[in-house]
Amino acid sequence: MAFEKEIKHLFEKGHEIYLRNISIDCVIFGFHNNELKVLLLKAKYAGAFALPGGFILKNEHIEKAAARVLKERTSLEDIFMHQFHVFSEPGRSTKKINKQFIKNAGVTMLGSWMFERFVTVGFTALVDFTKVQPVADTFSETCDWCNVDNIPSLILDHNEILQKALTGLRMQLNYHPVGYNLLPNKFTMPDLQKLYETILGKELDRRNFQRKIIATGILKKLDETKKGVAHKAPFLYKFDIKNYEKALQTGLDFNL
Amino acid sequence: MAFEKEIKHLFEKGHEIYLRNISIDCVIFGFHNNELKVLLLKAKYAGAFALPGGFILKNEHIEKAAARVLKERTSLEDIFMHQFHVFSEPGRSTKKINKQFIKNAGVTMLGSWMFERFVTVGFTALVDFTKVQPVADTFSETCDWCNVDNIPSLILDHNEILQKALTGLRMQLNYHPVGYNLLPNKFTMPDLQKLYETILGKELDRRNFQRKIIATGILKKLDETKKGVAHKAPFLYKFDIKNYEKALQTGLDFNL
DNA sequence: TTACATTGTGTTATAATGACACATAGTTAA
DNA sequence: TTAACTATGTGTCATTATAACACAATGTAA
Repeated sequence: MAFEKEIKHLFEKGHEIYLRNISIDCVIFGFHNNELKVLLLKAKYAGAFALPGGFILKNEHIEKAAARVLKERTSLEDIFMHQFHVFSEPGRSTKKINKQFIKNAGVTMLGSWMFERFVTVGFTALVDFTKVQPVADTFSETCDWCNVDNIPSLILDHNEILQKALTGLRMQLNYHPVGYNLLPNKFTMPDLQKLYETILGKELDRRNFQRKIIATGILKKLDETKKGVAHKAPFLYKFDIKNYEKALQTGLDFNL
Repeated sequence: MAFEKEIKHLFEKGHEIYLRNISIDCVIFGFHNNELKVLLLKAKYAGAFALPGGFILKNEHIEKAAARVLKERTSLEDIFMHQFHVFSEPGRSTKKINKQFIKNAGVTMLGSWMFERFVTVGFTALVDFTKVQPVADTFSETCDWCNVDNIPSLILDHNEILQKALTGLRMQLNYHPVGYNLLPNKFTMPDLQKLYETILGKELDRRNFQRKIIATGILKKLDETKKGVAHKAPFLYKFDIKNYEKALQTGLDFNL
């Protein structure tokens, strides 16, 4: 379906299949080159960037809707996702809408459900960067990773949503399987440390970090070192999933 | 307005003033006689208990809606509230509805917005038990405190909501002003310890507890002891609000 | 005035933490 | 080939935090 036709359909018929007044937005985190990244869409015409989002089907669990959005952008399934906040500022979804953008698409129905107020539920997803080929949706030109230290101005209140997701990520570091989801299956101790340093925004002592994280018992050291690296080759590790999940239930007693 | 008339109006005209498909439910915690309690309504006719809840006005912030519900039941304002989870199981709000209950009220409009699916946002409130005189709403016979260890069967998924609020309360103990909101202005060290023991569900060493909480600097010891108690009179304390709020920002480094 | 329960304030052995040193392995440049 | 360089692997030690515990002080009730 062409972009214009699809957006017209959404505005005119969307309320027949989606819940009213509710949307979801996804902050999808990845980690690459020692940098924390999020997936951003570049909206057509509007020219601005946005978080991937969507609506909830009339008979769909909200977590399922979030998983659907994630799958559409990344092709990933069965990924750990977590709702972190509801954003409900009256006017958050109406006051900043680019009317010209809508007009361009040939939407004439100004009484559309899409012009009503939306309360949005923010979700975070933690994904393995190396497994993702971002895919844009019909309404967007591109879908790409963006360094969290270099986020452009986003539509609506998406900057605020992203900010809240980031602080939430830090706070929940000991209660969510952050490392397990953001790193590849096999990784090195420096990789893991860089991830923690990036999320926490501070440097950690290499030796103390190793001692503490080993003590949690969530890692399995492999008889294998990383290949093709400069200098001394670091050992590879895997997560011990059983121990990891058990540890997360009470919280990773892990002060850094 | 009579109960029947009011409920008829809500079913037939509610969608003109409220957002569709969204509601809020409030888990209002209090602490009394060394027991953690929540406010429960007893619904008319239905005979079952329920959490206080409500809908969101078309131009109302969701946090404001929660504050409004809290004020209607407790007359309290400016109370610390916190959204903790969105419950969206399809069918959570429709499958368990007592049709007879609706019929009794004279509602004939079966296409009402009230029969649509609702996604609900759970809020917790922490209030000073001694300052509250619970007030029932038009749809309820009573509104009373109920010990969290003795919760009856609740309507819809309210048992699940309450459970999630409780675990959330435990997890966030070091990040929310739990003590400050649940205790009276002046309190004793044993009072505070009992509160922590109740929420955490385990006993704590009296002397270690005191040492640690004093070390956080969030308390001000008064030159005053509790009157009219058996045995040795314990000192009274107040919270040092400035230090408390500062400490909460980074988390109360307070392992028990 | 004595027994009792509860609070106030220690002490001590053990464990966790932060700061730091040196050996090891692999790359790079002479 | 070898020396310089850089990042990793592992260990030490002084300091601090923690859990477990003892005893004196205070007010009630018999």
